[in-house]
Amino acid sequence: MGHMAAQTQPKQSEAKLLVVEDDANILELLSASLRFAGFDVSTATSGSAAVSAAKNASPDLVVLDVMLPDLDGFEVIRLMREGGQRTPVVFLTARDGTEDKIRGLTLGGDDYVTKPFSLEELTARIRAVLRRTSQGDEAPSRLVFADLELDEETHEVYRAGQRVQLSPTEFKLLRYLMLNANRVLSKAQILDHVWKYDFRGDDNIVESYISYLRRKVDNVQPRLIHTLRGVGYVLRKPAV
Amino acid sequence: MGHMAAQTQPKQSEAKLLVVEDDANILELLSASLRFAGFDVSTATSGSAAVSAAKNASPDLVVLDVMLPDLDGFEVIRLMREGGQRTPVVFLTARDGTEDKIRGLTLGGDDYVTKPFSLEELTARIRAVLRRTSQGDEAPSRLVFADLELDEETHEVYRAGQRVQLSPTEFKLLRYLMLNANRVLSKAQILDHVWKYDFRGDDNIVESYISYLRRKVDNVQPRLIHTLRGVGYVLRKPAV
DNA sequence: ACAGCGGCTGAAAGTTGTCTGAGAAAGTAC
DNA sequence: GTACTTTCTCAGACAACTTTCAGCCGCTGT
Repeated sequence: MGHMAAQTQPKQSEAKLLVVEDDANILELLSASLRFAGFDVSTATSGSAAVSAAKNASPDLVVLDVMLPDLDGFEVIRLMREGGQRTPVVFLTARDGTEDKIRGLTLGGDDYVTKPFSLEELTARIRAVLRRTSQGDEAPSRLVFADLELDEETHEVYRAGQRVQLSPTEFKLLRYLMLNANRVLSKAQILDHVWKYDFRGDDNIVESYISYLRRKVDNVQPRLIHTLRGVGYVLRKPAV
Repeated sequence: MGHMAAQTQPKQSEAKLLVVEDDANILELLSASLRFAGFDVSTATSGSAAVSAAKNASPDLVVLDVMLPDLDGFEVIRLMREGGQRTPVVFLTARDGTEDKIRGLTLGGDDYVTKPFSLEELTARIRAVLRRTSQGDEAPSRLVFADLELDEETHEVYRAGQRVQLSPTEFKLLRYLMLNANRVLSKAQILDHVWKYDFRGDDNIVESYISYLRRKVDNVQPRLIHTLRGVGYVLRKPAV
């Protein structure tokens, strides 16, 4: 069957996101990468702008920094929902003292991630919330590639039917590889997506984790994780 | 092997609720989480609005704050019942003198919770009242998972046939775990649902109570309460 | 063939998350 | 009031996980 290499973009779901964040750097990071991930992204940099943007664009989900210059995140949500909108939310919160005092973020099917976060973490949450709230139909929480299975909800991983235990970073890396199966990923790219955006270490950590993953989930034939020397890594079935 | 993961939402009963509460934050808290719990929720923020909303929407149950800007809860109920409606009520009340006045009113199958309450507490009451009043097609008051049994009415808990004594919080936590069996619950999520909404402490209390529960109900094989490091807890049968 | 680069991996150090015992604080019963 | 239960906090121990480092191996190009 040689090659087919459906060179598709990750193509989430074409879901419409509204990203609300006052820090220009983070906003840029988010909107660029969420767009690349296949979302239809609009943005706002203040609470009041967010409320009206939500009215006009009626997004499927809002990514919302809780700390905003004018209104805080809770007010924004309250105003949005007073207008009859039932949009689910993924909150962004800082890990400072205020973090403990923030409660009620997981209600109504919403979720939150603390800064600094990794892009994989955020997109995983977004997808999970969309999955939960897009009522009724599909629930594809299980990624499958060859005889590798990864359940995003229960965090279970199987290789050739065998249950495998992964650490959090191993899990995130494997999910990233599976979401991008058949696509070559450079170490820099992996670092940017799987590690938190403030990580200042060396590429070598990716090599280390690839090594851990190989030992745990790629210790049987056929090998699925391949190194392209000087280029990166790719998850694919060996050529026949 | 692999999967079973009954991917159901908590899906209460599609019952129609009318929530009456003047505090915008609490109203948002209630409507978001009750909706997500599967109820069909409408809201009102004053006594007079409540009376007409009850006429129009004819809900199966009313969640009613006793302290309202115009009419108080008692008046609301009186007017509703003058109109011939015999809708059951769960009152929300502050822990003050009115608590006693409520007691007299709850003889007729109604119930009340005192502020601040936990969402588990409230939904448990709602479900209990609905169970009692929708006679005929009885809803089961007994939760069962593996050899764990929990009776919501008598508050009895059995593990492997053995009776186990739990404190109120232990009971609520276990019920929450059982209602969400096979679903991974973060500590934040547990805190948001099982603890009162004004709790300002830290996550560690969840760890403590998980520890208590394990000692009391998970001290035999197979272990059912599992830790997912960095993610949360899950009630499930061990991997096959 | 050899030098040099890139990648692999074992080991060790550093960090973080979870569990649990002890006890203070708050609540309840008698 | 006292005795008892329950809730909540704290800190130490421990285990799991992350990150770094250094040496080795093998590929690649000349």
